[in-house]
Amino acid sequence: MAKVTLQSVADEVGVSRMTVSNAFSRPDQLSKELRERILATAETLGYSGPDPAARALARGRTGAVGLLLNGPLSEAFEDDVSAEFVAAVADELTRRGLALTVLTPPQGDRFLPARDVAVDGALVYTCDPTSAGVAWLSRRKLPVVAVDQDLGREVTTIGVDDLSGARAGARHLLELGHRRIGVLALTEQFAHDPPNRDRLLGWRRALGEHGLEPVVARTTLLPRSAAFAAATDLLESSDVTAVLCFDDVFARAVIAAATALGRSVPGDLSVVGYDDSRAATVGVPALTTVRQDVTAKGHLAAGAIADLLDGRAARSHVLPTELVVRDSTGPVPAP
Amino acid sequence: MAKVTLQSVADEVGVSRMTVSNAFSRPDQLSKELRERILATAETLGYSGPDPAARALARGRTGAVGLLLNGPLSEAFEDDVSAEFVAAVADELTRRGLALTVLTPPQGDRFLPARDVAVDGALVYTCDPTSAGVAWLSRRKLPVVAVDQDLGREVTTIGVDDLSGARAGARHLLELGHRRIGVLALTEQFAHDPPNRDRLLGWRRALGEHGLEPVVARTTLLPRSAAFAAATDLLESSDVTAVLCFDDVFARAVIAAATALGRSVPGDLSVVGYDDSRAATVGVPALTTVRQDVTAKGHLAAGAIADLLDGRAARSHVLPTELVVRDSTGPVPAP
DNA sequence: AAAGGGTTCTTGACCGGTACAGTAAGCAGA
DNA sequence: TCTGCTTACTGTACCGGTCAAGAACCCTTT
Repeated sequence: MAKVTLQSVADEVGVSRMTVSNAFSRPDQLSKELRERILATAETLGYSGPDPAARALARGRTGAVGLLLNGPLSEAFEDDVSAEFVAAVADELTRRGLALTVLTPPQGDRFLPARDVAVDGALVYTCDPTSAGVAWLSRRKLPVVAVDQDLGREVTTIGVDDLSGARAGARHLLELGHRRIGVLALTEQFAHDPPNRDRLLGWRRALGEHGLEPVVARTTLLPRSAAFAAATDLLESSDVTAVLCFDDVFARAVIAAATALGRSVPGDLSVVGYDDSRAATVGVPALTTVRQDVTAKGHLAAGAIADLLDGRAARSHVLPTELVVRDSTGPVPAP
Repeated sequence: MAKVTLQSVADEVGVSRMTVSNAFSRPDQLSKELRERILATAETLGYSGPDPAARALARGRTGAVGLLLNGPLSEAFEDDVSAEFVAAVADELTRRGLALTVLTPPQGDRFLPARDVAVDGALVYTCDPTSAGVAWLSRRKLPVVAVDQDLGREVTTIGVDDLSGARAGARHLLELGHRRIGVLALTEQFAHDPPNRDRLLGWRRALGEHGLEPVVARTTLLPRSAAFAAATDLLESSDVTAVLCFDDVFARAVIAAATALGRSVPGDLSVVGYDDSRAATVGVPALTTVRQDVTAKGHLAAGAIADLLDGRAARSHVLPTELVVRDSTGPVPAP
């Protein structure tokens, strides 16, 4: 059984190959009846439409956008915030006629996704800007949109105003009277990761305005137990009355650690999360946190790359944040 | 600036195009020195390796595997279990030199991912077997692996022994003396979804062996508040002493509902989850649940589709489950 | 009646590679 | 010296489409 191609359908109907192509891809280029006839013959022949690979080569567009991730995948997918982002991206891309291909960190050196996978452009998400993946994308001269990343001034970037967000969180604590404040951030490895860097900076600046310095603890996203350990350590080795956290999951870890040490939240300790993710509202107490609209971020990123692919200019965006006060923060405890 | 192709590199070095191709794709076909020379020239010319789209057409392999999802993406990505599955799949695929492309439910009818995206095969995951997506894949005659799905006897299937798992959960409750048992399952819409169907069946059978029938409540994954409402309703309208849940998230909802009604878990009510996902261990009390190895499922699924693409036969698998007893179940309360 | 303008379909080139069957040269063995 | 086997490279034919320009036809318009 020979493969069914455009040509075979054309032969069967008795028209040129191009006409069949048009029947599928540009319906306005041929008469209604002929098109119906072609589609019908295609159906009976078992032709399922133009081969995507061939079409990609001919058109110079594959119709797929890559999502470059550098950290371990588990980090990207098992984190609520990232997952929501990915869902939003895939959603908006589909709406624009594009598919999402995951460009994973390579497992060997024979196959490098960022180099070997057919995509028209890419979103650079959880990456070290100096990573090989980013380098390959730029060598391929693919349009790129950076998300929560610094890839240079010329690269369209979708980011969040973490500086202000963090500052708002810190000010909230200051207004409640807290003066000995701890922060739980990511390890030095992420020193240049914009979210981590900016949140830390925002906290520092807000506290600095009052002549204060935070007690800084650092930990990693995985394993999840690491945050609990770091939080316990922070609470035992210092006398902070409040902790600002890199994200809501860390905030939960701090609360768990405090509880384990017999301290109540917000009675003895105030905790501020970040993101306003699921973790912020499912547990008790509900978290005071800094909200960012991750879905909007995903939509914007997908829209930006789609625009670039269509030859339109794509603007960078800095999304706003908003302090959400709930039950994990309260006035500084009496001495 | 003309595009840099294999040919331009070939011209520059003074060899045939084929030789350059071999330098990149089949290093054993040419001498070490010539290869080095070609690679060096390619480097200076800014050639980043064979164009993936062209290669895909010529080879007849795109190097991408589709993941067909039918429900809204948010369901797929914001659920811990699915996210873990996707991560495992992407991971194993990369290891085998394949990329993962998300085949989202279509947003219009001009662009249907299952029909128009270049992939070599697909994993069918959270789908209605009668969906258009599945139909397109089979029309394209693409190799397919079903995960937690029934796509017919000829389709390689990776599944979980939910029948036994559910039964184990139910027996556990029976052994604790419970006789009035409720279950919280997915809505009728998922009547034929294997996990939902088999878990329900497993529970029914185990209870049936004791001449009992469960009180069945049904709800949806999203919005998350739905489960809480359904659980509240179940607890208020019946006098069950234990509830078997479709997953751990539902179990948490049941616990939350019970707590809101002034009933303690496991003192007044026993709750059994399913999956042993993050939700099982992060909250209080830790859940008694039925563990399944989602990562293994992902690895197996990816391995199976990779095998099919390489022309090897791929075996179906039914993964085992294991009852994990923690703190959400206890003896039936005294009347 | 010639010019202009739509449709509708066809022609030929091209997208950027890979497969496979050569060919030429070098060297071993008989 | 001839055969036969490697190794190293080349030539040609695809892979299955799309693009851009052109041809044939019919209908207006002037």
